[in-house]
Amino acid sequence: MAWNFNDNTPIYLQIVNTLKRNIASGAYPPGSRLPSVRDLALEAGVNPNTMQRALSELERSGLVNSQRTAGRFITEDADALLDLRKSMSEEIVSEFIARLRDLGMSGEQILDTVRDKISPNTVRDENSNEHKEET
Amino acid sequence: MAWNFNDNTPIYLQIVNTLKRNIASGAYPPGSRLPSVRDLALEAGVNPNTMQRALSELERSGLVNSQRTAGRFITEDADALLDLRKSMSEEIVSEFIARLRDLGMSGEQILDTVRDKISPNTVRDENSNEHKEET
DNA sequence: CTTATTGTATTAACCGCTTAGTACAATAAG
DNA sequence: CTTATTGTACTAAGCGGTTAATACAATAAG
Repeated sequence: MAWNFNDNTPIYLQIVNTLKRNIASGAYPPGSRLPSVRDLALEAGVNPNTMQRALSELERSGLVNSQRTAGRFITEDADALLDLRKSMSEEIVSEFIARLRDLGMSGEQILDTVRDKISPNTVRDENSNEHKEET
Repeated sequence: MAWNFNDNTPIYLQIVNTLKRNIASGAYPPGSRLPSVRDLALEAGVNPNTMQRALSELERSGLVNSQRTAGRFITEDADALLDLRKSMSEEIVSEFIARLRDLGMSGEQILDTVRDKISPNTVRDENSNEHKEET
């Protein structure tokens, strides 16, 4: 598990996003049990209260449900999971394009940049890029 | 000007990013004068101290320089501006791809999603997507 | 010279996030 | 039944971001 907290946003929100990501990607399968609040807090290196707060948020959105003393479980609602996955990627892509547009890039330029980052070997017919670099 | 502070990150950092974006895109041309700290604060709806803090950050990175009582000016260093533009788009694209990869998407899927968002009219040969939707 | 504008510094107060410590109710496990 | 585990709640303290109010030095403008 990553548990990176480089950002300047509140940790409990970063945790919420990390958990959502793991649920959306299937790293936490539907119906599976989450580690206990205390274990998760230990694993993430935060106070149990902070983890509890993040989990409460997830509870509100219906992605997990707690069973008193048995633990917390990922929802088995397939629709909810699909919606989650869809809305997350939607938001990511929209924000991405808006950010590059703000920098003055055209749609083509944006596409080219993504292509470059994904398959650096494919040389497009733009200039004469006969060289590829490894950083 | 936008001055959106939806985010949960510190306002002064959001201001730094907004200003950087405006400098990188040329909305604030090289050598041009910025509004005064007080005016900018008024425009952004924040306390002058908050704006001052953001501007100090920009100062540290050399993108603007203040002249005692004349005001603050965008740097005319063309190289620095190019570097800024390059590093910003680099970071945006890297973060974007990493985020979608975390969701389990392949390079092709990522490219398709971007294509869809940029030119929704172009129908790719994937299934039989004869319809296009407007939300 | 006088004045207004600009960048800058300082202090105090408020608020939300985080940590720390503790406690309780419910129940699965023994 | 007894015990350990789990979710949950609560209080207190510390810290950083934000606002507020004020003040000062330098200089362009009059």
